[in-house]
Amino acid sequence: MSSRSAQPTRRDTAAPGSDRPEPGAADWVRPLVRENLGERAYADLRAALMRGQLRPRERLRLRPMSARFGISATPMREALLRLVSEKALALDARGSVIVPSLTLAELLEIRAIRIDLEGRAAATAATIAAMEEIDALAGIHDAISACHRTSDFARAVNLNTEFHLALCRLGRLPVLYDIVEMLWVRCGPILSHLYDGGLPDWEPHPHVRVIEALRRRDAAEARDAVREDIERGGQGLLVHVQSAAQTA
Amino acid sequence: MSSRSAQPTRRDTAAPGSDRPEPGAADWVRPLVRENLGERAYADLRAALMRGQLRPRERLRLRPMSARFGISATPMREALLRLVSEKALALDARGSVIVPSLTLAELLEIRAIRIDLEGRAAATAATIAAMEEIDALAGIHDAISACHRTSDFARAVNLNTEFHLALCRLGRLPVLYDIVEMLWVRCGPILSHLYDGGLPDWEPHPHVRVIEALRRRDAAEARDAVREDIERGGQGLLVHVQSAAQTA
DNA sequence: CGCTGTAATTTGTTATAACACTCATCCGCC
DNA sequence: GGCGGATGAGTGTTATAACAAATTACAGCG
Repeated sequence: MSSRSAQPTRRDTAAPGSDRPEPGAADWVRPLVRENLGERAYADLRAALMRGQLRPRERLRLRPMSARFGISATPMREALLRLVSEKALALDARGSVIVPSLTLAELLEIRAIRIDLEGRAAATAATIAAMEEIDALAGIHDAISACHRTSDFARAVNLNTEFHLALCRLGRLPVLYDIVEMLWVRCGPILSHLYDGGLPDWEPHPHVRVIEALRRRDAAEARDAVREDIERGGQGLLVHVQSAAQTA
Repeated sequence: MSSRSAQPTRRDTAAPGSDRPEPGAADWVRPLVRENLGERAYADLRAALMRGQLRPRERLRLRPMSARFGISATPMREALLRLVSEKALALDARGSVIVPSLTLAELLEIRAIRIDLEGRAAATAATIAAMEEIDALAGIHDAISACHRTSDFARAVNLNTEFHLALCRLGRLPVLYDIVEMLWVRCGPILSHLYDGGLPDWEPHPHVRVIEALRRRDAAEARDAVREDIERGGQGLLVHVQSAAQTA
């Protein structure tokens, strides 16, 4: 036989999951979640995608990738195909996995869907969010403002993503949250161009409008502030995709 | 060597896709889409799920399934994990793939999201749909009515699904459509209980309201008719999930 | 310098075997 | 009869090898 050890050890690890606490169960017992090699590669790649560390049109060949991850082709392929399945990655004509470049139509659609879903999450959050949760959200926006002052735009982009996702989490709508996160992953590769149109100088910043609406428990106002943020804040992405369209 | 032929033949097949026709390209050249074994198993399983042919809590063991499909474990696992990834299937504590049973909270969330997204698709469709497309949609609803008269509820359920998906296609919003389809797949296993609350006797049926709104190009009315259909038409599913909750 | 045909490498795909683990069965023992 | 431990079949997981097709490298020739 030529094969060496096939499987190191099976590791089950605690989930950060927020499922029902089951009255009567000790609160330190968390539901176990299987942490496969494929699962880990998937999570790592997805995070890299969302943080804009992969560039559009970049090619992710199977065996080189599995070598970089130190795993075999089988779980690597599983991770890549999962991301293809949720359209965070794509297949080219040869069947190779590539980082997709958003079309203008797709970006416009994603914006519209985000207005619906993030707006709904914000409205729900306004009715149920605890004050310390709102404070944490405000903390994220303060960090964004600080980045603006120091021109640290790369960090501002990631914090902006985190602001929107944290806001959605406050709505406690897990199905909706997964969809919104999926949309953000798809935008990841072009998110670095968020400030291409220059740094906007609104007064007040829509994020502040959102936070104040949450504090006042004003659902309609929270939803509208999110809409304004998405419509006007995403202008940099729009101009980038439009100019990239003629280049390609 | 113990292995026989590893790969039958690579088959590329024409996609039913509706992508841009590329002015200048002959219309009989369609973009090729790779039809893997895993891809086919994925599509078959997904269709079965959406048509309610798999029951909640049912267990899909890897090797028996691959035997039924006549393929090996690798592409079968790929298909199953893709469905798990989009939460159309789930993993139990052992890592086995099972058909998930929707919680009440999840169902309510899905309804809310569908109101947003299908409502948006209907509103867009009202502005761009061609008359013959609307006629085709009306044809689907006529078939549903016929099923009601003959008490063929199983067929009515599938036609109702097709009505909603066809309506979404009229909006020509591919990103939105994929999300909506994903939500319908998740509801598939309990969809057979759509008429558990009895056959509703609205006058007019919300579907008819949608169709007339499309004909009049009334976007707001189309959206509201979809909302009414989802809110009141899904009552059967709600009572089923609520009663199933105490059983489990 | 450019073109062309062939060999070698590399790609995605699939089947298979080996591993760690779980669970049911069953046999012997008290 | 009831209980505990062996044992076997079956589970998901992973590495590997073999295959077809595509791509690249390169030699030879014009």
